[in-house]
Formats: sequence, C-alpha cells, structure tokens
Amino acid sequence: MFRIGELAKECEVKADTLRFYEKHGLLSPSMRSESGYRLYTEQDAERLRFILRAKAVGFTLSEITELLSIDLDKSNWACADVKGMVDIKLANVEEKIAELNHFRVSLQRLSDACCGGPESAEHCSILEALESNVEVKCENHSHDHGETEYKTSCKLKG
Amino acid sequence: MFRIGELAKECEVKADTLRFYEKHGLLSPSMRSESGYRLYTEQDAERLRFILRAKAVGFTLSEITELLSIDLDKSNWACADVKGMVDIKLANVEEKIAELNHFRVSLQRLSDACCGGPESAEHCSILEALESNVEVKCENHSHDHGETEYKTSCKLKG
DNA sequence: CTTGACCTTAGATTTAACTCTAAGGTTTAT
DNA sequence: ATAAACCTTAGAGTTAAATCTAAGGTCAAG
Ligand SMILES: [Zn+2]
Ligand SMILES: [Zn+2]
Ligand SMILES: [Zn+2]
Ligand SMILES: [Zn+2]
Repeated sequence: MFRIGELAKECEVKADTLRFYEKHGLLSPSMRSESGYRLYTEQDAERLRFILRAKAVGFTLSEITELLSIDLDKSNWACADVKGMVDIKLANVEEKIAELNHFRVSLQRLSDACCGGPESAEHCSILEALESNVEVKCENHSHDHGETEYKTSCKLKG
Repeated sequence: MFRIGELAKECEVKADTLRFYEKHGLLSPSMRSESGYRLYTEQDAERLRFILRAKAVGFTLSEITELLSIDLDKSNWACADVKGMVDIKLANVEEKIAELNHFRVSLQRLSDACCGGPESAEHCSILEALESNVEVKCENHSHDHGETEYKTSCKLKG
C-alpha cells in the first residue's frame, strides 16, 4: 500500500499527476484510508507503470485509456485491433518526423548561408531569405557584406 | 490597400489570425478607414509574408517577434546573432526529431512483435510488453497464441 | 502539544496559437 | 431600401497534460 506521495516518488511523477490521472479515469487507487488518503496497491502501481510505458512510447492519455480498456478485456479484442492502434501511432510519428525534417533542412540551409560573423546583419542571408521568397541556395556559404566588411570579418569566406 | 479579409485570403490565413497577430504585436495595419476598418499596405503584406515564412520554417511566434525586431534594426545586430537564433532552433528541431525517432523505434518494435491476426489479444505481444517492462526483441515476429489458435490464424507465422 | 511533512478538495492557471461568440456598425449590390 | 457580405470590439473557448492555489485535515516525532 502506497500513499500518493510514495507512489509518485517511486514512479517519478508528481502527486498532482496521479490525481489528474484519477480525475481522467486512467488510474484510481483501490482503497482509501479511514481519513480519506488514497491507498494504492501493487496492482495499481503496475497499472501506472503501464501508463507511463505507453506514454514513453508516445501514446496520448486518451489513447492510453483505450489501450487500458483493451488490456482489461483482452479476450474481446483481436491482435489486429491492438496492432492497428500501434501502426496508426507509428504513422503519426513518422509524419511528424517528416515535417520536422522539412524544418531541419530549411533551417540548415539558412544557417549554411550565413557567415555568422560579427559584422552588421544588414546583408544577412538569413534575413534576406525571410524577407523575400527566394530559397537559399546550397552553395551560398559566404554571403556578401560589401567590399570592405566582407574581406575583413566574414569567418567562412573561402 | 487591403481590408483584413482580402489580406487574409491573399495569404491564406483567417482574418482572426491577423487580429491575433496584431494583438500580439507581430503585425499592425498601417491605417484605418474612416469607419475603423483595418487597411493593410503592401509593406504590411510583406511583413506578414515574412512571418509566415518564418513560421513555415518552424519558428514560434515569439521567436518571430524577435526576428522581426532584428530585421527592422539590422545594423545593430550581427550575422552571428541571427545565425545563433537559427542554430538554436536547428538544435531544438534535431532534438525533437531524435525524441520522435525513439518513439518510432519503440513502436516499430511493438508492431513487429504482434501478428496482427484476428484471434484474441489474450497473448498479444504488444500488451505483454506494456504490462511488463520487458523490451520486445527484434526477432520475435510471431508470438504464441497457444497451440491451436497459433496454427490456424497467425498471419505472420513462419 | 506543536511543528512540519503529508494529505484532502475544488477550481484556477499554464502554454501556443488560434478560433469562436455576441452584439453591433458598414459597404455593396440589387 | 434591404439583404448579403463584410467589418468592429471584448472576451470566452479550444487542446493536452499537467501544475498550482487556497483552505483546511492528518500523522509522526520530539
Ligand atoms: Zn554575414
Ligand atoms: Zn548572416
Ligand atoms: Zn497475435
Ligand atoms: Zn498482438
């Protein structure tokens, strides 16, 4: 039997989080003490660990609710159902990764185009790219700061 | 001169979004009509496009606020400052990608371990993995549903 | 017997970026 | 002149997953 703070510490979450999970139907303590304190059994702790493992794998709390209901009623579900959920999630994650990769490439291109030197940003390729719609070209690794500045301070100058 | 709806349509955002940007100091129309309608100049439209481009690259609105203030005052900033922002963002994005890749691998492993067949999930490897802390092994592509079921319905059975 | 750590509740706040509502004023077309 | 389409404002609602606050009850130690 754990009190809320004990289980929280054991599983490295806040007591607030456990109350939140209870309010949202993910995990209720099996008992209460006479004075009303939540008392969690080892089974409750197992269920919490299930939740946390699913969360670590990227499921949202409402998806976890669904997984829990399947887990408690396995015989009425098929492997196909469970695998389906995982595969949908996998597709979501892959989509998100693709989107972020798009950001990454764009940012890398911007970064590569800027000398990063200490001189004025008046001709900074990054700002220019954001001002106009021009895609930064890959080769443009040292941009022009004008005759003098360019020669003296652009770090990446060929 | 565009009215709010016109600029919104032109840039494929909602009028609400433009009011939101105004409230948050990203973009104010240069004028108002006699009756109080917002009137955006071409310069305002340019600024909006700057915002949208930066957003497309993954900057948050508060980062964009910062970029805009740099852009309006370029001479007081160095390339290093601008590139620094981009590089920080790039690092964030890369971190996020790494995190999602972690999810992806875990999910893929779960998915691979489940036969996805129509029989009861009572011995589903996915649920078992979530119940216990055991990492699913890579080779475990067809799990056991018990003598009979396994033979009749597991799709991936070797 | 009192201090401090812990527990209870309901409800408010946080973050980001919108999105919507209500109640009304303006423009344009028919 | 009247309807449709547009505009104004202030402020509330949305989403997810907590996190925090206030006001108070409980428990073990010294
Ligand atoms: Zn430079
Ligand atoms: Zn630069
Ligand atoms: Zn199976
Ligand atoms: Zn399965």
